[in-house]
Amino acid sequence: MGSKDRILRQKEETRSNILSAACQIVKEDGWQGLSLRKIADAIEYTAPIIYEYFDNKEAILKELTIQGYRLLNKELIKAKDSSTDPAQQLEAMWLAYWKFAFSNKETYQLMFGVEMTTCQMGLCPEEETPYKLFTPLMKTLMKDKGKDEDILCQKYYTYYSVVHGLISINLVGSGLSDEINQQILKDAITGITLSL
Amino acid sequence: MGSKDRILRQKEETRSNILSAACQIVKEDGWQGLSLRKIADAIEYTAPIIYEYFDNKEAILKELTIQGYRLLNKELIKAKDSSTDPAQQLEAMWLAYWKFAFSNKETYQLMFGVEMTTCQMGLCPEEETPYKLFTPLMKTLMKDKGKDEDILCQKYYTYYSVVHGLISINLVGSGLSDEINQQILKDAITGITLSL
DNA sequence: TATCTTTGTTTAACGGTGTTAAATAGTTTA
DNA sequence: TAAACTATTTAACACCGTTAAACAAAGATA
Repeated sequence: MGSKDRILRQKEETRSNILSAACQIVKEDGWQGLSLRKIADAIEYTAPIIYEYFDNKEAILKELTIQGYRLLNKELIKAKDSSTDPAQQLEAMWLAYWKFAFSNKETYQLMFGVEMTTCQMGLCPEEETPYKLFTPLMKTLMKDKGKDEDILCQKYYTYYSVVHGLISINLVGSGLSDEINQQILKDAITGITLSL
Repeated sequence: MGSKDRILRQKEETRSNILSAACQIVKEDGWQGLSLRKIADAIEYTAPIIYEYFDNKEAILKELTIQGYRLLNKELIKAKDSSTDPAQQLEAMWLAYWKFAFSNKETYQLMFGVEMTTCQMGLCPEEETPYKLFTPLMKTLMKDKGKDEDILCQKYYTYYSVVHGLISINLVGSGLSDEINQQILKDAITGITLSL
């Protein structure tokens, strides 16, 4: 019964077609512009068929969010591997984070709720949160204070706040100049790193 | 012809009724839950009447945003007047900013695009931007470097990034503990202030 | 092979949205 | 009193997410 296989592959394919169609539409018209009927149009079906593959519209966004986290993670790891010095690794990773946000604006908005409703930090796969990628490096830099989980958390969120805040400002408003962004970013990162 | 006056006053009142009804609904059901028909219901009219007072739904949100900026400004000035020492003033103002965000979550979301679409930084009345409130103080603290407008701008956005970023994280996710928030906030603010 | 069952897909509909045009009621002016 | 104007509503349009019923195609069963 190889036909069963083929049919399963086809189903898997339309499912992924729905996702990439959604992704495409969002890139063109923004999250506000996404509708089930548009997706259906793109994949050359009618709207209700989508419910064979997803519970509802939100489930589609959820899936895209998860894909986003996966990609972000890959980029962060790649950045980490670009050096062996913890301070340099941290900087490279935050810069990669920055780059990810602007290479995938819409996805980032979905993931972190800038201009969007769905935002689901909780969707990040448990075992590979950015937090778990960053903190070990920070720990090695902190040495003495490294034992205190509270301070670690606090410092992580200080990094996170400034980077995410700067991203939000750029994503939502008219944006600052590239030089100033870069200046603030590196300045803040090294500042926090030194304060560890 | 006092009736003309009365009628004008009435129109002004329904206009403001629309705004406060919108505000109320938003506080109860979030921005997603706001609809013209709900507003109309609240003010005991039918939906199309709203178009006599506002161009469209977006115009209502715009107005609320502007009101938000006005209130924020008042709070910032009040905070500034609580001290004469620039460093203390800066801290008090950023803390006031923080407090404003959480006392007016929905409005803040509208103003700065956390979880919302309308966000319009450009709506801040030109002559009373937070920027113009913060930078003079920073200038006095910077003394020598104070002349360089670029560095001033950069430092302002460093403040802004970390505060807004931290707010976003709290507004959008499940939120950190109050102590950690307070710790990060004050830590970051004094850190940046010292770096001036 | 003929019937039954299952699966994939579409059509039609519901209640909701923002928005517009036409109809109506109420008030002011000539 | 008649005409003009203004306030307000009714009805409609095109869209939205979602659901239930109808239908077509395929597979399994007898």
